[in-house]
Amino acid sequence: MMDNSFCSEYWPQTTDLNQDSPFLHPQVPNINSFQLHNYPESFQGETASASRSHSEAEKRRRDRINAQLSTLRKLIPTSEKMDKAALLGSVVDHVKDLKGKTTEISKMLNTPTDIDEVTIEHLNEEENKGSASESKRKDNSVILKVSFCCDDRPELFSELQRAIKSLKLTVAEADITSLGGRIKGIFLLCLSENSAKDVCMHSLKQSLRVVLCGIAISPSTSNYRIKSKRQRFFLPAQFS
Amino acid sequence: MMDNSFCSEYWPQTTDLNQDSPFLHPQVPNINSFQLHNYPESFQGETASASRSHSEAEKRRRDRINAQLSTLRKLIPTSEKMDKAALLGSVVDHVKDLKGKTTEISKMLNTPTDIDEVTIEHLNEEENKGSASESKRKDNSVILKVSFCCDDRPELFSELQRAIKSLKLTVAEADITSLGGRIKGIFLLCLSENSAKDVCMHSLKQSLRVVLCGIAISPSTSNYRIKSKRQRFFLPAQFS
DNA sequence: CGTGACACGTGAGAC
DNA sequence: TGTCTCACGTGTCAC
Repeated sequence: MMDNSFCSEYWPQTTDLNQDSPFLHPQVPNINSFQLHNYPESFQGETASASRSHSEAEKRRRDRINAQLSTLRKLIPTSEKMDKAALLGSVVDHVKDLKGKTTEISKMLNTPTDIDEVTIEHLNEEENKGSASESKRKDNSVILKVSFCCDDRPELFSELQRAIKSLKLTVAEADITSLGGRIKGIFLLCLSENSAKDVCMHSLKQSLRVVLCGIAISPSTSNYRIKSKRQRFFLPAQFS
Repeated sequence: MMDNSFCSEYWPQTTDLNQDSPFLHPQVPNINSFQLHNYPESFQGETASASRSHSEAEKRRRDRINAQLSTLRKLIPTSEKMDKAALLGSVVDHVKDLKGKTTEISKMLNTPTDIDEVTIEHLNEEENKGSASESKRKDNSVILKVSFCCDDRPELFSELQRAIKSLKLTVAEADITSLGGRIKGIFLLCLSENSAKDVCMHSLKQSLRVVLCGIAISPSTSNYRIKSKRQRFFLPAQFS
């Protein structure tokens, strides 16, 4: 019997090792080499024990690598009976393939990226040119185009709604796409004419940015992203 | 100097080996071990040469694997300074991640799959129920919903157009999505009332199926798919 | 016979 | 110090 119980003893194991039949691959000896290897009885000093622990550690290392290779082999179709190098070759192909597909899709769709961001744009700003004071506008209609990208989470929508409401803005249009635990949204926000009269445009945008960044930008982004590698996927929400 | 000139001598190399600095990884010895290893002059028989060629072959094998690992390392962000096992772990994560994203997208979009297929559906068929003979219809309007999925290629559209025209059908609506060298199309095809009078519905569908399968279903699918792994990506066409 | 693929134990360098 | 990783050469099985 193959003894690989020490395989995942301390290592940050990202993949599930199935305990039964760890490597479904040709030429895997089904004997424990440590029992097979006869160390001479006359040479049982600390050198021998060091050598033994060394070879055991090395076996653990090999097992870790091979375990990943075997999970990789399960992910790649028709990779059974493949060479190690050939397997890795098809993995390279698949990664490139999938990367190409996802970036291609990202171009045609409003797809979330890996970078948190919040942008705010004043759509009808050109009507204010020539006006010295920003708070005195010729036109009362205010439309803000807001786009954000961040990790998805259940409370996100209610937080956004509360934030938008608190600034007396209303959602004219929204396009939200969620993908792989990330979410990207583009909102068209309107300020009612009544409210628009009393508001300084600059501070409104500032406030909106602050509150949106508080919602969207994850604290210590890099750490969070590393921890939340494995996330669920779900279908995109689309509402108006 | 590292001598790995024999690295890609015959092997089906799917990834580009950059000749300079083949492995940007710690602990790569920069000496040629075959020159270092001194075989005893008194023992230059065929056993020695066999052993030598064996170890050289083994080195070639290791180099192939390591070359793939290094290309893999380039594909995975922040995988520099990673363990071999850790690198493979991230590769597993990335593959799962990308797979999840693409299947998720496939669900929300009319995205091509890896399986060639042609389906033909008679949209207003229910109006013919109760009619004994299929060639005598109460209604002259004929709408066929056709969907196909196959490898993309430049001549595909002209071939489709010619096929559709030859059956006196016209395109009422078309939704075509191309992704990763594969293409999926959904057509609504109309038969003009004049022509509809003279045509047997059954044989029309049969003919359409035959001609579409001739266009869409690749000959010896599996071989073709394996050969055309690396394909270009381009944005989807959408016309009506 | 050789050739290829794999697991193994070992020496060496890094921390 | 020990512990981890890597490249290496070897034994071995399969074709």
